[in-house]
Amino acid sequence: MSSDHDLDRPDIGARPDGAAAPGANLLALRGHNAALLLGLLRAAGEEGASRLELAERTGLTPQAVSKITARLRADGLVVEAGRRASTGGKPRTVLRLVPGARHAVGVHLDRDEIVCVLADLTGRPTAVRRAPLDFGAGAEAVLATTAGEVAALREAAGGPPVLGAGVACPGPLDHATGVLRQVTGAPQWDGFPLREALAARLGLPVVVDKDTNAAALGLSRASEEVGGASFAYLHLGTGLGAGLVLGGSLYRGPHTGAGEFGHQVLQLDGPRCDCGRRGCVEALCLAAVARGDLPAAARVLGVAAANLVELLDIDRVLLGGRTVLAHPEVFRDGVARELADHAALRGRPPAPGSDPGAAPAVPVARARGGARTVADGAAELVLTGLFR
Amino acid sequence: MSSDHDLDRPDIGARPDGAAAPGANLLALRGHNAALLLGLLRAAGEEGASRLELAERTGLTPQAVSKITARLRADGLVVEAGRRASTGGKPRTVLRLVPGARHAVGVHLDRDEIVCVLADLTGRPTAVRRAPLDFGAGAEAVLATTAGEVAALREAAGGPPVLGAGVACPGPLDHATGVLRQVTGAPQWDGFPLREALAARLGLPVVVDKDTNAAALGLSRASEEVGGASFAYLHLGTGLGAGLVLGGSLYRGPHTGAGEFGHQVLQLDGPRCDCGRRGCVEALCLAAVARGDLPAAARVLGVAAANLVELLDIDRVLLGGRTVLAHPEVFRDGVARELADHAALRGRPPAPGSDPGAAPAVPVARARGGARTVADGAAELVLTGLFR
DNA sequence: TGCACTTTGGCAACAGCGTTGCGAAAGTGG
DNA sequence: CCACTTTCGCAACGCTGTTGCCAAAGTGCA
Repeated sequence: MSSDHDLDRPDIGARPDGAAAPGANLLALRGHNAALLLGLLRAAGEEGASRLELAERTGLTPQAVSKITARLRADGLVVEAGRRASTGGKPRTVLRLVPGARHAVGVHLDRDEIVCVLADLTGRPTAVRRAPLDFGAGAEAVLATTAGEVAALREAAGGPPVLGAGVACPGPLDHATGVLRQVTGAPQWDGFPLREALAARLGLPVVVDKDTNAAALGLSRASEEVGGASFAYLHLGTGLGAGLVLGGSLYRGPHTGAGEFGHQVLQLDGPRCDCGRRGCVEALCLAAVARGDLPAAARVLGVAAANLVELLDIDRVLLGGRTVLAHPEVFRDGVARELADHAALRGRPPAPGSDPGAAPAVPVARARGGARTVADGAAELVLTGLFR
Repeated sequence: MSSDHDLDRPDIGARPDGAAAPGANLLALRGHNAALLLGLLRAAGEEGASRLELAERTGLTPQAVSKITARLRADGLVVEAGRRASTGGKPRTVLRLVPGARHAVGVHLDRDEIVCVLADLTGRPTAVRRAPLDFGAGAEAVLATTAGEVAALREAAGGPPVLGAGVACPGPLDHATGVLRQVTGAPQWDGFPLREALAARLGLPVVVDKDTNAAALGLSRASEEVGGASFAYLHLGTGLGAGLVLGGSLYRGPHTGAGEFGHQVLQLDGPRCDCGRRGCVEALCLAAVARGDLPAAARVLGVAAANLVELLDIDRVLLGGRTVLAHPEVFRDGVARELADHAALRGRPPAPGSDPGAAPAVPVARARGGARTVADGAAELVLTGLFR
């Protein structure tokens, strides 16, 4: 029933040797096109898409789409679901993704809690577990808890096929190798090969990433309209961080260091920050929060967000984190005001005939999903490998 | 002598319809692998690379490499050049890129001057022409001058095969469509389809980009060591701009707006900038230059550069532009100092056993190449399409 | 000098990709 | 009921990288 291709073992995680081996053979070609069609079908959602629509949007011939979707149907990932209205000939058959055909585990390792989700192919969680966790208690305890939670989650869901596990943690780490670095307040994790250790423990492929990155990826997916857009998620909790989705995929930088947003200097010779520098956004923002001046905090965040938008041509901003979610409107409105001012100045006289993409202000909203945002995004780290 | 594939007509420039059609067929596969091998051979330079080395680095089988390089040799792009020392068996045959097999035109349309280069496949210019130009004089005059200069350049070089022309201009534009937007001080260019117009005039495929982007791409290539690195070029002349090369390729953002570096706010409620905001780097930096305080200007630039490095995990920074080149050491040292401070604070105690990639300061240097930097980079806009 | 061994790299057959040509299936409209 | 349109699968095909095999071209020891 299941044909022989490798959809059940997607190429999760970057190569540890660092050196890319991007030579493409026929298998890679097949995988690429299959992922492409799956991506379009996922974006099409309930409505589905016909073979000819897929052919137009990919540039593949209709016959190629037929062959590829036949394989996907044989694997149970896609089904025929109804037909469109006829336009004078045979009506188009609608193809739809089967959300439950595969699942991915998402794990959020927070400092005091572990959240695990089992997400279907659309990214929607079908099962959730939460448990207290002492991230500082050391590797063995955390690994054991994680393995137990994931096993319980899979069992409770009836043991559906699982592609892999995405794991999001705080602090710096190397995504390519899955090795943690100097985690603030938990020095014993420094240099720990979390990816390998968890992969062995869970018996699943594992991807590791920063919590803000996972959140950004998940939120980018959830509010997606057009592919290839650029998007920023700003997280203001006990600290300030960001996740960047550029050109449709997470931008991590060569050492998984991208997105360090909190220590952008926004005020030369400003107040000293814990990091040693002066005038960091995080320091300014949290100081304003501490003295109860939320509008000021929102304004500071807004100016920093406008810098980001200006520098990276960002299309959409989402805000999250405990501090923001405690007063979501204040922050949303404050940031929106700064972005509107920025857009007004940037677009000078909004040229009438020209591309209107540059003139309007970049939209801001609070992140939906609440406490599960990071875990959902962690699952998305795995699912991303299946789609394109 | 020339086989039938499309190396002479690479897919230059993005699709105008915006929607990607990324379906891959066998032709795309062939092109990908050929570009990959050409890229490795270009990086190998004079030393060349053997078939087996190429196979190891791409993940392709040796036989596939043999077939692909045979096609490249038939096209004259690659030659056999000597052999390596034997290691107990038949010695490896060395393959080398033939720099002069194809050329690319690079055009820098500046406000008062046009610079044209003819670059070989390594990016090295083999011919240069410069002429005065009034960019504000309108499209027809500029097109005529450009066409004349390019024709003269090609003729003077003996009419070698030319892949296309890269054109770099000031001001905002849309790379995907090749349409200019509101150019400061030259409103008549707004909405002008420069790419189409020039392509028709020159009879060549044309790519259009911002001058800072072209410069960044060219400089990134010239000082390249490892692929996939991230790199920033900061240009301080009459204004302040940047070009970003992320993951080995130019990052333009969805609307070719990325790299707007000058109006990053660096001082909340600072002095007013021409753009309407307060405390922009450009305003701060140029004010310091105007009052003769170059170290202060360099420091401001350095803080902004550190922000960039922090946010995007940048590996290397190059400085250019008239103001910088007038006092290169002052700016280099000032920026280097800020980046060193930043690295010292970021890397906290540089962990002994861990990846040393995070600890050392990001290197800064002045851009080499002088007045030809942008034109060289413009040629690279075309060449990039051939390599991977 | 001869011969065994190692290593490179081409020839030929092959599996599998998307493409092309064509016809069956399944509608609309007069 | 029939002509027409449109969708979509079957079969043959060209071309990709892969595999099996062997010739070429060295080294190193007898």
